[in-house]
Order: sequence, then structure tokens, then C-alpha cells
Amino acid sequence: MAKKNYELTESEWAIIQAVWENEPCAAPTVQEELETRKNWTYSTVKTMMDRMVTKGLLKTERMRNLILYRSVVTRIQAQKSEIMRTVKRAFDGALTPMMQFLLDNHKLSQKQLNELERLIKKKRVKGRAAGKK
Amino acid sequence: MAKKNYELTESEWAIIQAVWENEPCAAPTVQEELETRKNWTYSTVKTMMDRMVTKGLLKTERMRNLILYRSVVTRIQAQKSEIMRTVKRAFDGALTPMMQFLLDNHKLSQKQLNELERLIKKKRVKGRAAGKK
DNA sequence: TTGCAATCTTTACAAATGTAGAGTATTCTC
DNA sequence: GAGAATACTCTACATTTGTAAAGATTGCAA
Repeated sequence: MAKKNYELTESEWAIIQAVWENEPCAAPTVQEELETRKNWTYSTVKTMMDRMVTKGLLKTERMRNLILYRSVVTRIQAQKSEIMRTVKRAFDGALTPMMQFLLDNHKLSQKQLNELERLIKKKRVKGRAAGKK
Repeated sequence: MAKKNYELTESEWAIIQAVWENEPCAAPTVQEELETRKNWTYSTVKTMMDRMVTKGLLKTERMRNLILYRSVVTRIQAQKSEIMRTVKRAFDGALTPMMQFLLDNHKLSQKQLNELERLIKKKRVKGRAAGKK
């Protein structure tokens, strides 16, 4: 139910990404997966994962002598939270100014602009069809 | 020079916003400004501000027996960092997917969509004029 | 000049986060 | 069945963040 706000730290993001991609998976898998980017030992990874279970970001299930982890929040949910956090903190909660800022402050290629325009058009049509909001 | 990445915490955002709006200003001013929203005592605010000086987010200047604070990073810089952080963590560094996500996952009104389209058009033209990138 | 008001300084402490060693249990493998 | 390999548990410690009380300064007002 609850549309909670999941504020993941940098490290938690790294971990949950690995989980999303291997789900369900054991801690060693995650550790190996991250070994190159992050330089974490098994202990480190495991500790973090267990803390994430406590926080309700992951959940576990025992399979014989193995402990398998699964994500509780989806990638979409996490992305949404991350964006909402930014909008709240840095743009006073207003989405359009943030979009505008993105357009103004990041050099997008023509191609990207086209793509965006296309997306907006699509959105627009759909919105109209479905009874405007 | 350095185009550093400023990762402000929630509290730091609150403080620096107050500073931006009153710059240069003394700690008590900031504390009063935030009194309603946050419920921080003077000590709390002062401590945080001094820590932010250490971190290079604010700087001070002594005026007789007063200590005045100024921001070191601009609102734009901070917003940019905040967005970059999100893009990096949650969208694998790619801006367009993030924009797409924004369009897909947040119900924008027709008006907002129009506005965005207009902005993009403007961008497009300007980009073309200035030798495409 | 004495005391009050405003401001600053010092110190503290708890919770969260980053990081991991050392020991324990379980399971292969020879 | 004994040692090696694998995975888990427990404990620990440093740093950062959130929060603030208590004490020291200083300038002004009576």
C-alpha cells in the first residue's frame, strides 16, 4: 500500500541494482558483482544487505543453508523517490521548473530534443483522449 | 574552478536556502528564518553552518563582533549537483531516460506539457543557430 | 559599572553509515 | 572423517549527521 519515500544512499543504490539484476540472489553473488566497481569485502556487503532488510528495502528467504535476497522496492519506485527527493529539496517541489532546468542546463543533442518532443506529443495525445486532467 | 559535486543533505539544503535569501547574514538570522519549518535551536543551526564552512559550502567574514555567512555555491550549482546525483544513481548517468521517466511517471497537465514543448522548440532553434552539438 | 541581551565557542552524545576482521557452521571432496 | 571451501554471524570501530546544552564574550543601557 503505502507510497513511501525510499531514500537510498549511494551504497544502497549499488547494492539494490545488483539485486535487481540477479534476484533472487545470495550475498556472495552481489559481492562478486560489485567487486570491480566498489571494493567491498564480503562482510561489508553482507552487513549492508542485512541493514537494508531491516529498513525494508530487501527481504530474505532461506533456501536450505543459503540466504536469498529479493528487493522489496522496484526500480521504478526507487527512481521515483530519488526524483521526488530532488524536486523537493532543490526545486521547492515543483516539477516543471525542474524540467525546465534540465533543458536549460544540460546540453542535449538535437536527437535527444527530437526524442523528447516526440514523447511529449505522445503524452499530449494520450492525455487528451483519456479526459484531460 | 573545479566543477565539484556538492552533495547537500536535507538539512544543509534548508540552511543554504536561507543563506541565499539573506546573504550575507548572521547565524541568528538563519535560525529565525527556519524556526517555523524546522525546529532548530540556535546551537543546532550554528553548528551546521560551521560544518558547512568546513566543507566549503559556506564562507564567513567577520564584521566587528558579528560573523557573517555567505554561500560559496550558487543555487544553480547546487541544483545541478542534485540532479546529477540522481541521474548517476538512478539512471545510470543518462539524462534522456530520466527525462522520459519524468514524462511517463508524473501526471503533467496539458498546460505543463505545452510549456515544455515550447521550451524544447526554443532550445531546438537556438541549438541549430549556434552550430549543432 | 554593572548587569543584561545577543552572539559565539566548546563539548557532547546518539543514530546512521561505511567498512571489515574473526570466528562459526556447513558442506564438499578426497 | 578430516581438511578445504563457502557462507554466515557477531562484534567493532571510525566518520558523518542531527541535535543541543552550558559556558564564555562582548557591547549596550541604566
